[in-house]
Amino acid sequence: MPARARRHWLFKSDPGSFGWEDLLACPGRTTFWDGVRNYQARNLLRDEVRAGDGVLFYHSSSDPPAVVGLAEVVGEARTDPTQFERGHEHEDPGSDPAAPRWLGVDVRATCSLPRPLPLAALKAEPALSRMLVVQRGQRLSIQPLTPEEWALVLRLGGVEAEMPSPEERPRGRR
DNA sequence: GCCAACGTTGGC
DNA sequence: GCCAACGTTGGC
Repeated sequence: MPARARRHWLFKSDPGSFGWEDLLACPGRTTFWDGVRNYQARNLLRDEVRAGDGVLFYHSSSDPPAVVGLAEVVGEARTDPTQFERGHEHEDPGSDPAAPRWLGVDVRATCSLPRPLPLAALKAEPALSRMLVVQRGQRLSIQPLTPEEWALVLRLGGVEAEMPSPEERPRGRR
């Protein structure tokens, strides 16, 4: 079976609820990406997003909105338990535990962008004009990217290699 | 199945 | 704070 090509995504997050710094502070710089409550995004998690895929971490509703970091998908999508938590803001009483409606996935921070890329900078690049995030009214929280878009965003963001910078590297190795 | 009303997202 | 765009709901 041929290996599946690595794919690339943009994940939106409102830093008022969970931002890049929060991800860096998580154990293993990894968190379960929950709260997706949109069928199109859910279908991407279920059908397209795979372990090892690249993720642009995007701050929405911030000033300015911007791509601020890189992450990678860890493991496969799995049931989002918050849909069944009584009183949770993401509870979905209509979801059947025998056939859960909503999924989440683990993501691990890879590196901060040396130059965070504001939305305006993305819009200024003709080669990025097809990215969903620059489209007016686009609300999808998990968006596919082409390999070319991924590479260009990394170049514009000053990423030379997808590695944690020395000050971000986890301790306790070597 | 249509579509108006509504709630939410998210840039500005 | 405003409001355009969008997705969902629910009456019919």
